[in-house]
Amino acid sequence: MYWADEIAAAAEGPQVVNDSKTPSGTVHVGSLRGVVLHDAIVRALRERGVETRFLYGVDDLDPMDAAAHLTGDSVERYMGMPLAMVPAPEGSGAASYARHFVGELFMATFAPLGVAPEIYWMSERYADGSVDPYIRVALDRADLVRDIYRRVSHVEKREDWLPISIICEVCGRSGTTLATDWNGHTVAYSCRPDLVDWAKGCGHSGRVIPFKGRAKLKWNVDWAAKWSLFGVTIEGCGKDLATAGGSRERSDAIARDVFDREPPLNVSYEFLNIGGKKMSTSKGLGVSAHDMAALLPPELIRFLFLRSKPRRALDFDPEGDTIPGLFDEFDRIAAATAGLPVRGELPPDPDRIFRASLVDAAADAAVEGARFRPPFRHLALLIQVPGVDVEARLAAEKGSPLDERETEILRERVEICRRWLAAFAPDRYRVEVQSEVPSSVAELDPPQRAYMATLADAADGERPASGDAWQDLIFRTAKAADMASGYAFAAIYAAFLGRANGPRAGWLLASLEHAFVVERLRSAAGGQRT
RNA sequence: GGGCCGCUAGCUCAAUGGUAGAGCAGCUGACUCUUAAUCAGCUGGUUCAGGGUUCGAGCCCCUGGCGGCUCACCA
Repeated sequence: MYWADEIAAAAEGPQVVNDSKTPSGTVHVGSLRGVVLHDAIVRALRERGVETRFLYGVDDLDPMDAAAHLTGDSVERYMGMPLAMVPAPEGSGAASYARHFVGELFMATFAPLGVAPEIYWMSERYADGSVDPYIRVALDRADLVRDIYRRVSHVEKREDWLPISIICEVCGRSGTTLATDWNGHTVAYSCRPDLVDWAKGCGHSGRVIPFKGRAKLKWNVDWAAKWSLFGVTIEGCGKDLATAGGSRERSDAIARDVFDREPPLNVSYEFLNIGGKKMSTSKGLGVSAHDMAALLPPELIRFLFLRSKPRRALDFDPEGDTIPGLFDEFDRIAAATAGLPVRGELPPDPDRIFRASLVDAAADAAVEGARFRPPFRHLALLIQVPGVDVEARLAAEKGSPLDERETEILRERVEICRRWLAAFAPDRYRVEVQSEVPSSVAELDPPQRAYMATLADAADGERPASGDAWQDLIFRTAKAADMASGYAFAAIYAAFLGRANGPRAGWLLASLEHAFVVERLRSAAGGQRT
């Protein structure tokens, strides 16, 4: 059974699926795995008639702890402040740093992917008092929280430590404050210059009532509090959090012991590596989630994540064969879903994977699967030949006009092909007419040379102007010389492209200057031995 | 140092303990019209290594190797 269906089948009663994100800067494609994975679970639940809410939270009251997108003196000014209070980068109209990177850039990828969770912002939940009951419990049971840190992670906290960060009334930082002495009404805190090495507190100390957004629970407690607040029953997380003794285990224990609630079902998922390496912001395009959206159509992004089990590490190498390979595999599974014959063996539940990959959850998978999809590598080649009407040509290959959706798929693929060829494609996918006679011509046989000489003469006489005319001439000349057409084509590719194969030769030659073509054919034939 | 996950064909990945597979790449052949298309076929493996359990192990157990992550701060 498909992994999301297994999860759904085990669920009892109404479900609340939650996922969340700390908005500390540009969001990597890897984070889309969580989004897509949770969506797949939600869809599987709803298909079974299970009443399901899908929530997505932004932890924007967390302190700014990485300076990646801050510059100059704003680093000193904003580090340690809640992300909801840090201004958006210059040029952005967003209300805060968090709203810019997650609210605008990252979440813009959701709708195209067919993902529509209810979105909440923790800064608002804290401010409106929703979290206050949990803050009170956590403070009352601070000793239990300390025990859990000790037992689960072998971390020893100070005797007077409290699982909360006060937002300093003077400087506005929360990452730099140390809270102590909960008396049931207020807590004492001090904002320390040296509490953490990534931000400097102002030195203020005082007492505050830690409610209504004036304080934030520490990460693990905050997570567990959210589960109680929203009644979360299923929430996966990346493997970095899911390790033994790690964050998830601490939060699970806090949920049970402090908030008296069974933690949600965990689905831990692996990372998406780029070119075999961990993702890195310095690598540029294709790494951030919003750039990824320009490099793959939405259903391919879903497919990338949903065809593999969550625990499977994925490798996405935009410079390798990952992209064309994904398209090929997707097309094969689409065809299989439509009941069309496909070559080779299929993965288990191909139609289920295909359905999960569709943007529209309600779409008819058989209808979608039957649509004409141009093979990616073929398309990459076609668009490199000047003067080809790609849409007309593919309609001819399909055998009937493309419908509206098929035209849309085609245009989307053409666009992606262009970007891929421009930035990532391996050289063997690039076709380029050589400005000098390629050296590979030396390996041609005498009959091939003779063929090109004959073809040059014939072309001078007939002056073929169209791809069709050229193609016809190429075949006729080969037949007249009693030469296998493949053999003849190989000579032409060697002479113009310096390789053994290429796009349809007639259209290639028709796109070039007539004089250049004839001259090149004669030069390549020139070394003819007799 | 402890823990978790992974390691299967050149690449990307499948395989309820029951004959190790597919796609792509590669190679061979066909084709007067999709010549990087399509069609037919072929090659390709000590399943990281070594033990063990079993009638039978890619799968279960143990040991080791390699890679990633994590366990201190923070989130």
